[in-house]
Amino acid sequence: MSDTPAPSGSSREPAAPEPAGYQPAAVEAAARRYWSEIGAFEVVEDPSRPKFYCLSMLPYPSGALHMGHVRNYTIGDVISRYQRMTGKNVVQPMGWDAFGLPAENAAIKNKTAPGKWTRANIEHMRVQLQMMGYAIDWTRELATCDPDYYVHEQRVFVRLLAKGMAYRKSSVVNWDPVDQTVLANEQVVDGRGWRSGALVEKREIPQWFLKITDYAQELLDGLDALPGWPEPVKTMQRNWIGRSEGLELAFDVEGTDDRLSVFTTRPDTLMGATFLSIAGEHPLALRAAAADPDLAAFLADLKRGGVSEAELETQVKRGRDTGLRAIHPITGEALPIYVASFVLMSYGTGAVMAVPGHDQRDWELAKAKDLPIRLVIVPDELRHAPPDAVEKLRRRVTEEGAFTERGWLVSSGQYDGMDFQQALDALATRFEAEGRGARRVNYRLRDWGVSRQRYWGCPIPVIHCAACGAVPVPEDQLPVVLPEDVAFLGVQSPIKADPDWRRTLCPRCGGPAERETDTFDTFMESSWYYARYTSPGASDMVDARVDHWLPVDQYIGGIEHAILHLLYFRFYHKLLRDMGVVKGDEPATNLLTQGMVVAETFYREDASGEREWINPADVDIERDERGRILRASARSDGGRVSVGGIEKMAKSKNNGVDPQSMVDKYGADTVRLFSMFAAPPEQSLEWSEAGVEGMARFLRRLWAQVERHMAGAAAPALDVASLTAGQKTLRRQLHETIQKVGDDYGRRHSFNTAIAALMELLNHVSKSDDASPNGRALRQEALEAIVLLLNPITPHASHALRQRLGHAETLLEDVPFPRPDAAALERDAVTLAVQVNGKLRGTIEAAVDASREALEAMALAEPHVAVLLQGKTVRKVIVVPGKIVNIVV
RNA sequence: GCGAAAGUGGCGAAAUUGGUAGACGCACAGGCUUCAGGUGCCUGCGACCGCAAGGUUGUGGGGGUUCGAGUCCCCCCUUUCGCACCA
Repeated sequence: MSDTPAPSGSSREPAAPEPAGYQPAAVEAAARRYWSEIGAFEVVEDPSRPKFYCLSMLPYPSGALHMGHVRNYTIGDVISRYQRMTGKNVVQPMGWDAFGLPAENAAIKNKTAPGKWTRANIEHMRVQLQMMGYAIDWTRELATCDPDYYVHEQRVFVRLLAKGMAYRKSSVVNWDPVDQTVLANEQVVDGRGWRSGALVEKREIPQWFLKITDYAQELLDGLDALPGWPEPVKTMQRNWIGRSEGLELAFDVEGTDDRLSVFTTRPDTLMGATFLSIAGEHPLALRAAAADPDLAAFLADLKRGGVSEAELETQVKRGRDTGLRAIHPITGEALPIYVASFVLMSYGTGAVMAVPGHDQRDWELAKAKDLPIRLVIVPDELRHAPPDAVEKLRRRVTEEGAFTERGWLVSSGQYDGMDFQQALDALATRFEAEGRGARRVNYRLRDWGVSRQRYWGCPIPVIHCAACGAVPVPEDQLPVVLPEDVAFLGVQSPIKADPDWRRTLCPRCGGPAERETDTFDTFMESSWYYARYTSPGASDMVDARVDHWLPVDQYIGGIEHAILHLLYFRFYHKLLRDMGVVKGDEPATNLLTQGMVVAETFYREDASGEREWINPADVDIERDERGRILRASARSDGGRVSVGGIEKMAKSKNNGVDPQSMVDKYGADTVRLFSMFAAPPEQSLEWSEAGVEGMARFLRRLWAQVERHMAGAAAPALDVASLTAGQKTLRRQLHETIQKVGDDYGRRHSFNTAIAALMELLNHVSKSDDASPNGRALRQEALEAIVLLLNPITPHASHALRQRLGHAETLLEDVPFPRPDAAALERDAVTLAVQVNGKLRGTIEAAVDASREALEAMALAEPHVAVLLQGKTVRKVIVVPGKIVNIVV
């Protein structure tokens, strides 16, 4: 700073430096300073008020806030501030989902330790969240990479081990033979390791699992008790859990004492079974392969190939006869047992009865292997049809493909003529009596594999001892702390490379032992953070405060978490409930899934056809008089660019817009306002800087209205009794808006229409130029209401404008949300539409209490209507009071 | 293939219970203010016909229910998302 005095007589010294209009930077800094000084959003339990727990999914600290975060946390903030204005004790916490692979990638690239990188990102992103003005209780902040946090996760895990809810088994992973490491699915590109380029192999290694399948039925049933969750999310979870009912049935294997169990959802097709298919990993297949080198080669071949679903999809159905024969439990026929590529060991029993006539996969294998195809089910219309009609279907089933619908049994001996249910009941009863089978429910949901062969995660608290096996780390020795001061030499996990960290003593026998070097799936940390937020500083996972705050009243996050996170979140809550940690069956009563943030893409192609993507911020667009795009050009050199279509904001298309730059340019309130206005929360939101400017314009106009109003004579108290008709109308519009905005915030979560209603109201207010005492009083009432109604969305501007309207500085969240005045909502006249034969022909003004007869007479007398009715006979008149009169001629 | 959601002006969208389609905003056009404008204000803006008044038509396509359909029912098309050999 310089000591030099300012030159005298400088024009930089205006007499009264009244700031010109709306200055978002200053307004926002002042509001945030005030909130921070009074600790506005720090909350404690308060039994005298209803609580409201508003939770947004915690961010991964990737480095900088992106528009998806802004949208998510603005929705949460709007709901939080609105609920607090209605008198609730609102908690809105925030934390960091801090473990994960990107930190390892960054560590390799930048040669920094993942912990250091992550913590630096958190510092930066916290400042950015604060810049957005979110009403967060920062005293509850947590980072999942802190030992203070994950110690509780380790403690829960060893208790789950003791309860048998966690167990270890071998499971297939992607193995990179060059980097000597396990790869996540997304690190496998076209069957090759993303860094090494080596062909990825399937490899079985022992891993830890949580028994989520024990809760499959409860997780399914619980969805019905969640009316506040979006239907699409519940449908996806139902499909994921994938409950199916059927019959488990054992076939005798010829010449042995073995039995081969299959699961089927179509026991009605049993008489059409012509062979059996088993998975390549099935014990029977392995045993048969021991004596059959060709079969062994086939099994080895099946094992090869990617784990990815996309690869499985395109695979042809392959099979190979094991030489074994199974005895059909009803006909006694000997059926060949095949190993089939499409049978999954992990579902059902790993074996199926093959009914080529009524299952497309079985049909394809039967065709390839020339196995018999039998028709045993016919549709309704063929139930009593003559034989030649059935013959047609039989030919179709033989030549073209399976008939997979349910129907009526034929060629099934004593079961002929039964429908699906009758056949199921008859067969189930029979096989239950014979001890050969039983009704069975299967789920496609698998147990949750929680092991990751990565460094940057929560260490799995287990010690491997040559004598005692896998031994849980005793609770008093927790946490097992992940060393953070590590160097990343290659891809391999530093704790796997470090013999000193691994080396320890067995807690059971005291002998030399090694620590587990796998870490938990990061979904583990995000499955219980909502509970920890309620009890900051608790020495256990939670304390008594948890019962005050749970369940979460409103959860907000991306639809991409519809299945995995939200299912684990519900599962973990049930685990914690059964351990006595939390109460209630579900963690969150209401869920809002917000849509993506998308933007236009622009590109240029070079000679080789390579696309250079240009950020929308660097493109100028010319339009014709209809508003259609004529040409787009790069601002840097004026060169023409192509429009590439609207895509999710992403680095690869260079169409991301940095929230920081938008806040710097327009202020946080404008950015918040645009992200709430441009689309309903569940839909995708198209970023448009022109749209952002429109929002800035609205805030400037509101500011200008308040300034103009306050520059005039002081507003007296409103004298309701002496309002003119025009004033009554404006006041009614005001109170209708109050009613609508409250409903839009609280019930509908329809923030875009709330803003539209406020804009409309401001348009009405600015058009009225009423300087009478009641006119000024009404404008004061309206402007005060607009400022409060807008507060959840634009809290900084509202904070400043409230003071400009003559109030002392205060926390607006503690000012009650405006309520509509019932008297102001009353109308004495309404406009009704008049239709002739359903077509709008005119409108009439009528008293609210006008009789049907009076309305009918007025409608018939309406000039346009009267002209149209000349020479016609009125057949019927429908009168809907307050809405419409329809004249039928 | 299976499941779900959606399709409305040049664009983002609104229409909450079957009752005046297109609120609100963007873009565009015309005008005013300004030394100037990436400012502010006013006006217009679904399409077609018309100077206008007004008329006709219009919510992906086809059918239906109804006095009345963007909304309900049936068939079809398109898009997005999720799952994808689950017996």
